[in-house]
Amino acid sequence: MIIVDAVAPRTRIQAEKRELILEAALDIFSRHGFRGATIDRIADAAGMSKPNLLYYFRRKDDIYSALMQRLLDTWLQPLRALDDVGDPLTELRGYIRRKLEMSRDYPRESRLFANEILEGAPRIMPMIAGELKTLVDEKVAVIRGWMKAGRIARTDPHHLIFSIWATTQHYADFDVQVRAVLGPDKGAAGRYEDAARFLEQLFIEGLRPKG
Amino acid sequence: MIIVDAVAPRTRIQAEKRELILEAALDIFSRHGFRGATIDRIADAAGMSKPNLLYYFRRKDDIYSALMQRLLDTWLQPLRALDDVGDPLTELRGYIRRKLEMSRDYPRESRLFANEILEGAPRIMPMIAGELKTLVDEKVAVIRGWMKAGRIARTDPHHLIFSIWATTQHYADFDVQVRAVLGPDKGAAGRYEDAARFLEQLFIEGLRPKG
DNA sequence: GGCAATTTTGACCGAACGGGCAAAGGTTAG
DNA sequence: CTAACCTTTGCCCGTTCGGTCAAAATTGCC
Repeated sequence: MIIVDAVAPRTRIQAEKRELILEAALDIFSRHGFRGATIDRIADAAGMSKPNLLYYFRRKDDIYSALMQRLLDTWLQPLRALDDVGDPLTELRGYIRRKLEMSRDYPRESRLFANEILEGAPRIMPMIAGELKTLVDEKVAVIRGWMKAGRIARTDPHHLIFSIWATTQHYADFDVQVRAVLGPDKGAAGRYEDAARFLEQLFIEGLRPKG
Repeated sequence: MIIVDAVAPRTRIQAEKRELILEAALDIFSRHGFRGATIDRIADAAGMSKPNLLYYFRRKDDIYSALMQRLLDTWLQPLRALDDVGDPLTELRGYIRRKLEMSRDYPRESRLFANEILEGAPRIMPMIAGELKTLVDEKVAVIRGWMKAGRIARTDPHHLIFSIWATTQHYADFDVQVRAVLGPDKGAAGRYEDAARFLEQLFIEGLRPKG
């Protein structure tokens, strides 16, 4: 994917302020969705006036798009790192761990992405059906290779990937529910440790080759 | 949970029109979230004028609340049905199947719920921290009992429930992504069959008692 | 058939929102 | 120092949105 800033920053101030705006916008968009977020609130969170913000991003969509482009690249990195040559179970364990760490360290990005998909992915459909599908197909082939070689149990690689996405992102996207159900005793650190242990056991035992 | 219609329907027309509105509102809210949905669009989808709709539900929030109350009860039913006395693996397999069927048959409800949680559950937090937590605690105790008796593998029951929620709801909430990644060849029926097979294998193998 | 209660409509309101604009205020390179 | 450029601001506009209201149309009951 090629990352293109709608307008390349020409000055020091532009680079700084754009960063400030994107940071604030990530906060607001991830909490309220595209329609629920207002330019005023983003400007407020970024500590500037609305016209000033609009000087850096001409339209609300521009902010959102910039955020999406930046998000998508980091979002696919864990899957990209899934390596053909390593030990299958180690590779998959690593993938699960990386995805879970992304949920822990970038929950706003996860929610932003979830929001976009929930609404039907109106703005990132091309990337989903293009780049993402290509990458998944590639990794599905890798996993299928492992299965054919008897190195992991036979199952559906697509759905394996889906369930890794689902279980790991759940801890970012449904965070409030997870916290409420677990009760106030568990801190964030403990939650993620328990989740990592559980998911590792679930997927590794579920995938260990038979016989 | 007690279901209270804000205003009890007094006439045949009220009962019918309220139903019509809720059906339309489910469609719009689940696709655009609370803020993204407008009364005009809901009224339009319900085939009536905005003031007419507002005659049945005085405020936008009232429609949303009515929808939520109705949703929550059906939403918990699959977990309620998880039975202490049955065979553990059969019970869990049944729970997974029921949850997956809910995603298949009630995707709009699933997305509505997901949207609410994503936004921090501002309107249903009491129910999450109350009724839902109580139910989960109860079922966690059941599962823990099975583990102590050596009938399923030892693991974290809370996270087991979370991952069943995550994997099954994924097929409703992230439907467009799933479809795009799988490609156009797979119909909805095939998708859900494959998912059911995969999830059964994953969880059952992952939980089979050792030794 | 007529009257009361219910339902529907059109016209309207204030607030919030996305965005435009020109002028004022800063920065920076020569 | 200053001219050219960049940044910030206040003010404004048209639209959309949630919601009101009174009057018209319809329904249900005796």
